[in-house]
Amino acid sequence: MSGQTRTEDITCELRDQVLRGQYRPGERLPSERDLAARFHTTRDVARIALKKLEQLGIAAVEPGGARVQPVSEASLDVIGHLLDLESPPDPELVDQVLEVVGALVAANARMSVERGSRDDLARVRERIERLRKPDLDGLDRHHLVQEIAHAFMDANDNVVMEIVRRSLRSELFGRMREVGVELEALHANSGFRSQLERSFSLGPHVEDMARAVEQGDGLATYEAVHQIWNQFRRTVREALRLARKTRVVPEDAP
Amino acid sequence: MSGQTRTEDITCELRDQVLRGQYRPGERLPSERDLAARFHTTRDVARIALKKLEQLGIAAVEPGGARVQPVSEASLDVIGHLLDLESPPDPELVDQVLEVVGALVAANARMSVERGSRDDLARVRERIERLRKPDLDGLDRHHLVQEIAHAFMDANDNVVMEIVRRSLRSELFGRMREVGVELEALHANSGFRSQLERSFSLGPHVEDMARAVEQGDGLATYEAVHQIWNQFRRTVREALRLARKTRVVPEDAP
DNA sequence: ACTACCGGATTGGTACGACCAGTATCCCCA
DNA sequence: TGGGGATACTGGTCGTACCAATCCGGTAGT
Repeated sequence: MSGQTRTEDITCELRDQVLRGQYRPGERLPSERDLAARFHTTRDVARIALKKLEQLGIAAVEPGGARVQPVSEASLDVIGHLLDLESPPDPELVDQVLEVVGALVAANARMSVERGSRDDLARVRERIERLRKPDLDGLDRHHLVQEIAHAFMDANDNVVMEIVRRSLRSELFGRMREVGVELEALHANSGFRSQLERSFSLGPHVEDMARAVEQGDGLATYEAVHQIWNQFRRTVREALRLARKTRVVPEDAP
Repeated sequence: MSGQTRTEDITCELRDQVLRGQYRPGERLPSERDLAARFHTTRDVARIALKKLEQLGIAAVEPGGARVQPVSEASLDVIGHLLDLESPPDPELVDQVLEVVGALVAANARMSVERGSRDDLARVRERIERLRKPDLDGLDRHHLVQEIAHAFMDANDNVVMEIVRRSLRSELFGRMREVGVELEALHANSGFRSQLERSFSLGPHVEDMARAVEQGDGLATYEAVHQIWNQFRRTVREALRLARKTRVVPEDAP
């Protein structure tokens, strides 16, 4: 089978069906007995699977039947699975994730500058220095921006921030790396690289950020990070759109 | 029993035990058979309960035994339960939640001003006007600040933002309302009100925010919201600390 | 024709018992 | 003392059965 256990098989199948919108909110999911029969297994397995959907916040299971819930009720964990539904992932969804992450990164950047330890700031500075070098192409800058974001967020020991970040990062940035690979493969034999480089020019923002960090100016740091991250977002969005267009060949709904 | 189902009983008990730190990360949880025996039920029930802990990210269950995971691996949903462990909730944890929410609110405020619709901005303006009135006490201001935060975030249709916000709000702001009630009850017969009012003076930031919104200045709006929210955070933190100190008497399970 | 009610079919929650494939553990042997 | 194997234990799955709550369709009353 696909997963490790039968439970995971049913869970994945049902989850993806729901996330693909094959069930309307409020619509009833198959009963435990139905699922057990359909997957040639027992109620226990189907039961656990439904419970998992319930925990993901995409189904409400109660006597009388399990019903799918609107996406707004979902748990943060579904984002990763939503991203996994398509490859490359949905540019709009990635953009939304990046908007949230950007807000957190910018806030953490400000906090680091205003109240961070010397060690953390030193690490940030080191990466900023690398980003200032002129002989970087678009992909290098992308990776460095992500590294700086990590450094900023590492400087904060906010448990909640940690959890939100991990929930989004583990899923998104994992896939971003894939996307990066895809993009590299793409631009290897096309005019893509030049486009990426052209669009991802950070302009004066890197210098602004370096200066702001040195001066301990929280607001200016925020603004520089905000601008850089927005540029990053725009580039990623455009790259994903382009990748999707280029990829007219593959299937869409397996 | 406490919950609706036997499963919930075991889940809650185990979850709280883990969240209270009664198990070290990596330590083994009781086996399904043990739990079944201890709670006078069957393996099925204990099994579902352990599965739930696994989905919450606080336990890893695999052949050989279920083991508790470090808090950093937990799902965002545990935050609510962490807040529920104590009443009033842990000031430090609330502060961390507010830091995250503040980052999102500030980002949404900027986005609303720069790219929001007229309707959304009108709603924000209306609330800002109310906040500008001089005859407000500390609690009124608290509520208005939260309303403005909501209005800003409503102006954004970012699904991810929505989910993060709901995950944190549903748990925290629900409890914040309780806390608000507690605080009201507290300051009713003590010198607390005056303290709250004194500490939660927004100073010129409200005027700054009003002006920035009118002028469509995203950065200035961000800064004003940032300052207001930080003041809000500080006040809540101090209030919770005070409430905790004051509350040496009462019971814990109403 | 419409509404209100009622009963059977269905659903999830729980119970008991059993087997398998891995893991942990410890004891024995080299 | 160190390595290796026997054994108890754990979770994953299977099967069957009963209960209470819910759903749904038909019926009786208006």
